[in-house]
Amino acid sequence: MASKMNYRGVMAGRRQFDEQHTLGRILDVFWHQGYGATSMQDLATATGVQRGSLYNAYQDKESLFLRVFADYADAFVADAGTALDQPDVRRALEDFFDFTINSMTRGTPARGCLSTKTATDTQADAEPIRAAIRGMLDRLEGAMIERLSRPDAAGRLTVPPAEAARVLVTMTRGTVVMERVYQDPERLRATARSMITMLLAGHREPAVT
Amino acid sequence: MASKMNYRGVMAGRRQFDEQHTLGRILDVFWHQGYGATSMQDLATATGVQRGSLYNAYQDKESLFLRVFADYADAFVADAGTALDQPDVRRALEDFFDFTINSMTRGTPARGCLSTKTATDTQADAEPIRAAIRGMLDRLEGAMIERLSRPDAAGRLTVPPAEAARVLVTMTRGTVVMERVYQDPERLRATARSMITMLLAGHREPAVT
DNA sequence: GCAAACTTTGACGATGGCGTCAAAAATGAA
DNA sequence: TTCATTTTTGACGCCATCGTCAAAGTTTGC
Repeated sequence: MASKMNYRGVMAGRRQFDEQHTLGRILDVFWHQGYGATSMQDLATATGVQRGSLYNAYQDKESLFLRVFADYADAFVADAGTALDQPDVRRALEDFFDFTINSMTRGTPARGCLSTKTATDTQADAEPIRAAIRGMLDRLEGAMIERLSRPDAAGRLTVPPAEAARVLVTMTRGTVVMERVYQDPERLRATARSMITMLLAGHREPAVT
Repeated sequence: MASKMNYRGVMAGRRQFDEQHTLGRILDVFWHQGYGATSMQDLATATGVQRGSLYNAYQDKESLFLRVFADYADAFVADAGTALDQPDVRRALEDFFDFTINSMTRGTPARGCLSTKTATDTQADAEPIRAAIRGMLDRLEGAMIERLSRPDAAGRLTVPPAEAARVLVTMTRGTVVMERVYQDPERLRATARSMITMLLAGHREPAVT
C-alpha cells in the first residue's frame, strides 16, 4: 500500500503527481510568463514534478502547452457564452466584455490573456499552436454570431451579425493589448461601452429597466 | 587615411560601423523576432558589428531597443497622420487601417506590429519600454482625435471623437493580433470596413463619388 | 511469484546566453 | 610629438537550457 522509497528517495511505478493539480499550475505559469519565456525547468519548479517526469508524461513543451491550452480555451469559450446569454443585447455585450476584462486583470501582476500572448509570441509560431488559437477564436466568434442573430438584437445592429461578431472579437484582442500598456481596467470598460454604443446605434433603443 | 588593421584584424579609434544602417538592421531584427527572443548575439550577427561594440556604443539591450523604437514610433505616427489627412472621413479611416495593415503584413514572414509584440512580451515589461509604447499610442490617439474633430466628421459619428479615437486605436491593436492568427490581410480590411461603418452609422452618409 | 511495463531520478554533454575585461590600435587634442 | 580617449576584438567565468539516458524501483498482468 504505502509507497516506499529507494535509497535515492525515488518512488516509481505509477504516476506520482496529481495530474489535475499539475496541469493547473502549468497553465498558470504559461499564462503569466508566456509560452516562449517559459522553460521546462520553470514548469518543474512550479509543480514540484521533475523535468524528466514531465518529458516522460507529455513529450515536450509544445504538447504540454496544447494540452493545457485546450482546457483553458474550453473554459473561456463556455464562460463567454454564459456571459452572452442575457435577454438584453446591450447587457449581454457588457457582460461579455466584463468577463474578458476580469479574466485578464485577475492575478498579481495581472496575467493578461493567454491566447493573445501566445498569438504574438514569436517563439510560439508552430502551426499546431496557431491552429489551437484559431479554433478558440472561431468558437468565440460563433457564440457571438449566435447571440447577435437572436430577434432582440438583429434589428438594432449597425452592421450584420457576422460582421459585428468579427469586429467584437477583434476588439477583445485589442482590449487585451491595451490592458498590457495602460493597466487600467476601468478604461477598458469605458472603451468597451463606446464600442457597444457604436454597434447598437442603429435603431429603437429600449428603456433601461 | 586608410584604416589599418592590427595583427588580429582590429580597426579602432573611431566608430567603424554605419550607425544608420546598423540601427535599421537592429530594428528589423527586433521587429521580426520580438524583444525577448532577440539576443545581443542575434543583433551582432545581423549587423556584422561585434557584441562588445554594441555594448560599448549602446549600453545594453534595453537601451538599444528604446533607441530604435523611438525611430519606429516617430515614423509610424507620422505615416498614420498622413493617411488620416484626407478630406473624406471614411476615406481617411480606410487609409488609416490600410496603412496599419500594410505595415504589419510587409516582409516574409510578415513582421507584425512591433509595439504590440512588445506590449505582450513578458520579457519586455520594464517600465521605460512600457512608457515608450504608451507614448506612441497616445500620439496615435491624439492624431485620431484631431481628425475626428474636424467639421466634416463631427456630425457623422455615433460616439464623440475622443471615445471613437480610443475605440479605433484599440481596434488597430486587435487587428494586429488577428493578423498573427489568421494571416489574411483581406479579412483584416473587411473587418476594418465594418468598424468604420459602425462608427459612421450615425447620420447623413454622403454619396460616394 | 515472475516478468514486463512504467515512473522517477540525477547526471550527461552540448549549446548558447550574459556582462565584463584587458590588450591592441587608431584618432585627435595639447 | 606625445598622450589621453575611443573603439574593436576575443576570451573569460558563470549560469541556464536542452533532450537523452541508464539505473532503480514500483506496479500490474500473467
